[in-house]
Amino acid sequence: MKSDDFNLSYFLPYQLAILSSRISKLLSKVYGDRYGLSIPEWRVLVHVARREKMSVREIHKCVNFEKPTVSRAVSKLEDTGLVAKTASVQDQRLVEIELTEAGFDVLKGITREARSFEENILGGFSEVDRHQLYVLMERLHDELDKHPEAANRPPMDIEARDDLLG
Amino acid sequence: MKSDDFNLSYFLPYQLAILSSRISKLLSKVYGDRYGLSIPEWRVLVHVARREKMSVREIHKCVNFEKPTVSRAVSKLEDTGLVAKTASVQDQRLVEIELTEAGFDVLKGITREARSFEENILGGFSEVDRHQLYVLMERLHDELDKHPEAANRPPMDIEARDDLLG
DNA sequence: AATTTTTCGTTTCACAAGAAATGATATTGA
DNA sequence: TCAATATCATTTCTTGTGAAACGAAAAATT
Repeated sequence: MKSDDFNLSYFLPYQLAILSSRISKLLSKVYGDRYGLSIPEWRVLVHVARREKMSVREIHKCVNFEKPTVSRAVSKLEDTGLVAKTASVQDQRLVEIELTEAGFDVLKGITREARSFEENILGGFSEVDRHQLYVLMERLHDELDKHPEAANRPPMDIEARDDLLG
Repeated sequence: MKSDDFNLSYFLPYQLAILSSRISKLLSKVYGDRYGLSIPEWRVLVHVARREKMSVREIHKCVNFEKPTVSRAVSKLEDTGLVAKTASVQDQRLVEIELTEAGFDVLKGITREARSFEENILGGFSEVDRHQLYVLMERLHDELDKHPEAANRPPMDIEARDDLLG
């Protein structure tokens, strides 16, 4: 039995999944092989660096991973000494997570490589191309936002969004 | 400790991962909740439908999942009666997988919904927008192809590729 | 022809991720 | 003020994935 009428090669969700997977796997060689970090750990590390102190919950809302995943990533990062956890004074339930000096150093190296990785991938892309790509992606997010069943989009830094679309 | 110099909101691999994840999750409500299929099962089903008969290996090369995952998906699909497995006569190692009539029916319904899903997401996109999006994604794939460490891109149907870029 | 090597599909194993449950603390409301 | 509810982080528990191992069959080599 054979049906010619549907072709995954044209199907956006599939193409997006393949592309994303290829890029993620390649990138994970940078922070995985070279720094021993998993994807959640890398994302958490970057997000913690954006603020002075963050709770698990705050990170969870940003990195698009479930709370347990974030919790485990933070613990691992604590074990390896890249972040420090301290119970909040005002609210004993909260855990304040912040980058250690070692974490800062690792982050510095890793972001440099991440940047060069991205530059490598986007090598042949002009400024206009890049802008177009991001705008198209933004528009897809906007379409998704209209769907009540769609997962929430992790919040974008305001400066970034203004800069991108302004 | 705080560092402002790296922003995930701008980082292509991250943005791509989020976007892809949001779309995949939403789509999986269609074939998951409504048809009880997992992502690998859905992909296998579509790929099997493209040819008269396929082996696990052929599918594996196309769907961007590991062989065990494909094997399990095929077994599950066989259990639910959507595909039929028969040992090849010429080569006893190979398993020929083909769609059953029931599988064909399910596929028909599911592709209709997939199409409408895609149309929904791409609703506000003109033909030019869509073309641009796909061309940009193709170019990213091309950049990845240059990297020796990058995972192989699953082969695209030739007609599709010609049509897309010609 | 016999043996080694390769290929194919499956199974086993280890691990990571998310759902649900848990324990601890805050907040709300009677 | 005390009970009920909500919130936060963590810990099970279950499931699914991919690496490696496995058995069977074909191909290649001697």
